[in-house]
Amino acid sequence: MITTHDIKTYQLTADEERVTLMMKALGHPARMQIFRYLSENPQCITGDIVEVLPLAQATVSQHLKVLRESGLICGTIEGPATCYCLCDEAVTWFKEQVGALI
Amino acid sequence: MITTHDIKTYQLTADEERVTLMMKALGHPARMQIFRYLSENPQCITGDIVEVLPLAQATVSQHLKVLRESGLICGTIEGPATCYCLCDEAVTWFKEQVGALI
DNA sequence: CTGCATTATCGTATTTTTACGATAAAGGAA
DNA sequence: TTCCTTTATCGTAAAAATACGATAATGCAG
Repeated sequence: MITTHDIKTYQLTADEERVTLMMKALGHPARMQIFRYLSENPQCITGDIVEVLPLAQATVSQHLKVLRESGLICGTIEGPATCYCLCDEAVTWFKEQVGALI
Repeated sequence: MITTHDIKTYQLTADEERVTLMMKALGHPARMQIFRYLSENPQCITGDIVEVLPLAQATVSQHLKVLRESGLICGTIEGPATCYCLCDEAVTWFKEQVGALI
């Protein structure tokens, strides 16, 4: 039943939710570092990132998962290793969305 | 003592750290909603935002603090209330930084 | 002054995130 | 096959974030 007291919640659109998720993914120093490293070293392996961060392998793997789930990066299995790279379309889309904020 | 095994950590610059903090601030649905509300309703009061979100006043106040500390919004005391608005310079700077990613 | 309205902060419970060691899974080399 | 390398996942401990009610603190009206 609809009353005059219904709360007009400021809902986010699906796009805004996706942007929020990407923001959250990049809103952690370690993940921002990974993102930047990938932007400077395309096509690198998990081990490369582990070497460069002061974190355990399991932790880096977890951060990579968050970035993967946000869509900003993607990893393809390359033999026994996993090759990670930025997802260019997603990054471009993200930048467009942020540019359109306001 | 310095050895050849020193870890070359991928440090973030001060700017990148600030961007990361802003990303974190916007990486929560409630805060993204507040941000969007402020972009559509400049110069509004805490109570206005509380009315629009399905959250308690204390919680909204806490989210406003996070946004304030990120620099994206600023609040000025207006009588017994606080008037919030987006910090245009910070938002512009943030968008530039994101646009320059990669 | 007293009361009302507005908002920040405090204290706290719950949930989520973060980080790590240990383990599993999977590919390649010998 | 047996090793070695590489990485994801599991289990878990510690830290941080989230949400709320209760309580200040502040300004204004009467």
